[in-house]
Amino acid sequence: MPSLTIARLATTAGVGVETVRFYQRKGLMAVPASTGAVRHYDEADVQRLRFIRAAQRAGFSLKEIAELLALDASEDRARVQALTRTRLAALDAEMAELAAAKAMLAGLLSQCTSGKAGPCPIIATFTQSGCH
Amino acid sequence: MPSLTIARLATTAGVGVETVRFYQRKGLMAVPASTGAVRHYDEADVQRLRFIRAAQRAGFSLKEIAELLALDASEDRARVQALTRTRLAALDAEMAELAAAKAMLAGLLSQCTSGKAGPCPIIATFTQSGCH
DNA sequence: ATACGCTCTGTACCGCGATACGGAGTCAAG
DNA sequence: CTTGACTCCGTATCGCGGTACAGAGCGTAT
Repeated sequence: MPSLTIARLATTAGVGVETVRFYQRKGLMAVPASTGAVRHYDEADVQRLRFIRAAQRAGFSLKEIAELLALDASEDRARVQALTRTRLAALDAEMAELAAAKAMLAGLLSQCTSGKAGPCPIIATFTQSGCH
Repeated sequence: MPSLTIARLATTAGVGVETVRFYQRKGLMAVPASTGAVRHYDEADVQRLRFIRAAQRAGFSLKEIAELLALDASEDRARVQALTRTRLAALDAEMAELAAAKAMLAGLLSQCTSGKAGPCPIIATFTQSGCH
């Protein structure tokens, strides 16, 4: 059985040792009740860390991830789906915001590049209220 | 001339009083050297606050916004354009991340919804490394 | 057996963007 | 001229996601 130290666990999962301990404090991972004074970790712990990173990439907060992990045990699919739908809606909103910001910046950049002297229109446009 | 108290300035610009003071401390706004003990603000201050909010919506950090505001005075268009291009690239990267996360979550949600009992595939998929 | 490196525990600190609060001063209406 | 609302100023606190570090313990290679 693969028994890892915390450092090997961390590097295997691509996080820092301090981050592992941080997640333990936050209740995202159990602290293994180990033989002696040094804890040992296994593949399940690596998986758990990978889960956390993947869920973070999907925009879940650590608090939400903690809930997802708890739900994993209770098999409450409805709740998992609800959280996922909420996150999807938030992603849509975030994408719309980014798209609007991008369109604005792109337009301004071309204006500013083509213009001559004087104050850059980017600044001026931000200052006028109807900028998005 | 419209002379506003800090509270009226804040509500006009849609921020909190404490936020105005916070921006002053951060150097984003000058503290007006006022007559007597109570400061007075005008339309230019409202514009400046609006600028800050607009630039924030475009994803600039307060530090970057401070630089943009400084550049507004110096009319360094090249630098403004550089900052804008950097921000545009960052926006593209963020949008790509969000799109990937959204695609993954949407796929998982349909799987999880259509499935029967047992552990939700959403959790399982996160746990397997190749999740996006 | 001892030196070295890793681990454990606790606490402090970081950056970001605010937000809260206490105590004193000021201003305008009643 | 008092009362109540607002202002000023400094400092503390918050939430988030970590990161750092000190001091003590353990474990293994030499």
